[in-house]
Amino acid sequence: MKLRRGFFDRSVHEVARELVGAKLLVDGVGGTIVEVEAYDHEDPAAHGYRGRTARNASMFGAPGHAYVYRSYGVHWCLNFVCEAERIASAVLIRALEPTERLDAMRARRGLDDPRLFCSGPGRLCQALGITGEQDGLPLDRSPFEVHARAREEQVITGPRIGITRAADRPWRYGLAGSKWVSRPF
DNA sequence: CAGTGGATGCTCT
DNA sequence: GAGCATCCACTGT
Repeated sequence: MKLRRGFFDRSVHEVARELVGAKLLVDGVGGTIVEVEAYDHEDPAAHGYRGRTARNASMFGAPGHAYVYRSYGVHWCLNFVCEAERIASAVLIRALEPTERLDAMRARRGLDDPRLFCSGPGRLCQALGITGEQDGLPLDRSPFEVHARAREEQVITGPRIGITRAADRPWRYGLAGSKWVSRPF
């Protein structure tokens, strides 16, 4: 079942947990979400924590939209905006199990090993063709398609990857036992 | 495997 | 001028 925008009008931590096992497609290319991280509005590690800027503007917009930013000058990272307008919280999509159109991912990634297609936020954006052009777009319309998980999933948690501030908060969520995560939990 | 360092561009101090 | 919500190539076990 396709996720409606109201799905995102809730605590970013609830949404993050329920996104594990959901399916994400961009122009028909994608797979099952196996790893995400939550960033809430009181979180020193969140881009919106110090207020609105040109980069993070879509994080302050309506929930159910994409927030895409450039990381380390080289990669793109995709987030789903949550909670409410002007409350800057978002879920970072960190890894997928590729299921649809692996041929497109292989071509975009320039690699043959499916394990390297979408196991990391920068990798999955490259595999799905996501760039700053998708920043601010609604998640319930083309090119995006997000389907709710088919069942309850066993979700494991751990500290988030690659941050220095608030590094102890266990707001990384993963599908238990999945071999498609960016790193073990 | 684990650890290190470079690429690369934008944001904020 | 520092610091990134990263990835890859390369080194050394």
